[in-house]
Amino acid sequence: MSKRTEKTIVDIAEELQLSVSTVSRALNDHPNISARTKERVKKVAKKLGYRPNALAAGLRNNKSKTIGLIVPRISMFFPATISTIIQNKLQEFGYNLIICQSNDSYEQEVALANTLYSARVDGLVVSTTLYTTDFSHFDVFRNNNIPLVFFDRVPKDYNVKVIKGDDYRGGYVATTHLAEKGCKDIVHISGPLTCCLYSDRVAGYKAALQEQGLPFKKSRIFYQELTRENAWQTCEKIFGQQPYPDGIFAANDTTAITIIEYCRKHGLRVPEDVKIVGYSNDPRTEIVTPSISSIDQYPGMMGERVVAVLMELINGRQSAEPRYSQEIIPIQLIERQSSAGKSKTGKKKLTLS
Amino acid sequence: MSKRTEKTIVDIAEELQLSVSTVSRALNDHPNISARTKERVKKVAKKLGYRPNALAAGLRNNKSKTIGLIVPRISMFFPATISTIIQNKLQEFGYNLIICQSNDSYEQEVALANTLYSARVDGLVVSTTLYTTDFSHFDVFRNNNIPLVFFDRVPKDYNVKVIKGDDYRGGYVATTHLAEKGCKDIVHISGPLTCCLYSDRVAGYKAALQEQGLPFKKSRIFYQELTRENAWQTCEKIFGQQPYPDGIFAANDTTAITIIEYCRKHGLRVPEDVKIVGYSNDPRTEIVTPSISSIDQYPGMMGERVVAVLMELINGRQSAEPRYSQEIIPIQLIERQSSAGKSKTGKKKLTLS
DNA sequence: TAAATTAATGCAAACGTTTGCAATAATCCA
DNA sequence: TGGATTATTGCAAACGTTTGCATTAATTTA
Repeated sequence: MSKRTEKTIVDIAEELQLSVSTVSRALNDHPNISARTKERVKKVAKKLGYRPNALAAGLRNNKSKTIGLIVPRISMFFPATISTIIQNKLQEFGYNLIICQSNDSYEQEVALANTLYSARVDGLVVSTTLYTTDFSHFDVFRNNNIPLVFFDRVPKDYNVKVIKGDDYRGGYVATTHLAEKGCKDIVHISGPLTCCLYSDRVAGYKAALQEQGLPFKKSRIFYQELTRENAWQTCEKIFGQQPYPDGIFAANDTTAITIIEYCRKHGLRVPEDVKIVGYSNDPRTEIVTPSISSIDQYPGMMGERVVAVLMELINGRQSAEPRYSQEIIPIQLIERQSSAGKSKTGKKKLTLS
Repeated sequence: MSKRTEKTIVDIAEELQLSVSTVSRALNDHPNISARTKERVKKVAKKLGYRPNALAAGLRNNKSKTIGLIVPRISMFFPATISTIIQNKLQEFGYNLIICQSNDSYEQEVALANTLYSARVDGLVVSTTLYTTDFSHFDVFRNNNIPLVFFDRVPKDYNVKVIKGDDYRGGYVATTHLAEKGCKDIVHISGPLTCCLYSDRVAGYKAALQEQGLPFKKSRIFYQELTRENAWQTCEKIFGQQPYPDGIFAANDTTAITIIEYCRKHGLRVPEDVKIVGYSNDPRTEIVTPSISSIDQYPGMMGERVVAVLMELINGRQSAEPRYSQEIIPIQLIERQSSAGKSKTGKKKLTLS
């Protein structure tokens, strides 16, 4: 029965008594082909329901018109937002995007890098695992001059194009803000230090403390994977013994939200007893009560820069370009109730008009 | 300089003085190849840094080991969760996933279907646009026996594999719940009726009203794209004139959350003055105050069924299988504060242990 | 009108695999 | 020990495109 249903350019060629090369060129609007021929070819192509085979073209051209993306997980606000932007932007350039999630597993990340290479993606965009410290699985891309861009969670000491947030500044601004609101004992809940993101924020936190004349105590930083469960446990640790901190800078919003819930449950008033600042400006920070101050990372800008750099790399003179460069996207503190001064109720920015 | 850096199986063959066929078979663990040869081949492959070219293999085999996914947007909770599950599950089966978002634009959906076909995906999974009523852009897949599975937002009158939530029941359960809690005047904020999802929920809503002996009024249903902005406007309409409803069934959680915000701003007490039920059990419903009752759609189950059906289609005797079948995933009402009875405070389900 | 130029089309190889079939090498059995 | 069986390996075509170069057709020029 239906053995060979797929139409190819040779079917078109036969039908029109043309050579396949002419058909191919006609479909690609090659200047050497007469207008009449192009028209005839396209008409028959439509009639036969011809669909180009991207695999064949990709094999021949050595390019797949496909970009790979590896992120920890697409269900988290920040990577999800960026993925969306990257996807939509790439579409404009005629590129497909293969979105993959490493689930924060190093092994999966390695496996994904390999399959994406095998798929001969024309470029790779990565935000690494929390635990990736060896980046050699990306060597294939570097060595074969396949555009490689890292964002947000970027490598240390690995020469590639990097687009990251200003995490040092983020940590600094958040901490300074808490201090200015009167906090004297500021706890920081950080992610694992293997991830440069967090070490930068910690550095900003320390710098701010010093500048504010507040003592830095090692015991006032907690390092953990920033999940809901861990946040809750850490709260139990923090509020398990006196003295309680009067400010908490959480390195992500899930943690900040969980702190709010913990405080509510245990009768701690936010911001009166303890002030809180989160990170990423996840929309959830706005709907929780009290709403949470957070550091906005301009995901839109970051996503657009990622695509821009990638396209430059793909189209540009790749040998000329420096293989390494670092671009820093600014951050901005969004003040909400959770860190409002004791006197005022704090201004609530409503996104609705 | 670095002209031809990519190693192929012919490089391996040359190095070992073997034929390419032997090398190919060795790499694929073909039984006819001696253990010794396999070992030698694999060793040299590793040494040379050989990476299989999936494009070439795909072209030859007429299969790409890649699945396409089209969803409205991956930044929404429900599609995001399902995408994650599908991705991770497919990975186990050795399939790649190309995630694409239509941004709820029919034109984009059509374009995506075409490119994914060109990419020769081995299967396509779709949750359609709100406005897709013509499904002919998927004909190529049907006609060429490429597994095609729809979920959540599924077509009407288009013979394919369908996995959907029990939206009729969802509408019914939500409405009945509100009625049982004492609501006499229940407004329903629905999505556009072009999407079967919403028409089913509306049907459930009507059925419940009737069963509860409550009158159905056309003016008590609002049809709109379920965005934050629209929700706010609709609130202004609803509470712009008396009588106020005492219950609102919102067809998604973004809407439900916005209603809460509106009520808070305007001094309406939830659940005392008006009770609210949302849809999808978005995690945000849990962190907002008051927390929002919602209909859980078991995204995990749905995602797993999607992949299961897809794999059956890919591996199974596809001619035997009926091309059409519909599977319905159950729903469950999660009761929270927003619909608690006047006397009780309502039980709050905390996910934390 | 013939030679020269330009426009349009065709030939055939190449991209890197896989696989049916043929061929060879190794092993077995009587 | 020789024929038969089995275990390995190789040949060559095929998958559907694209493209450099050669060829033919159409047009221009002298």
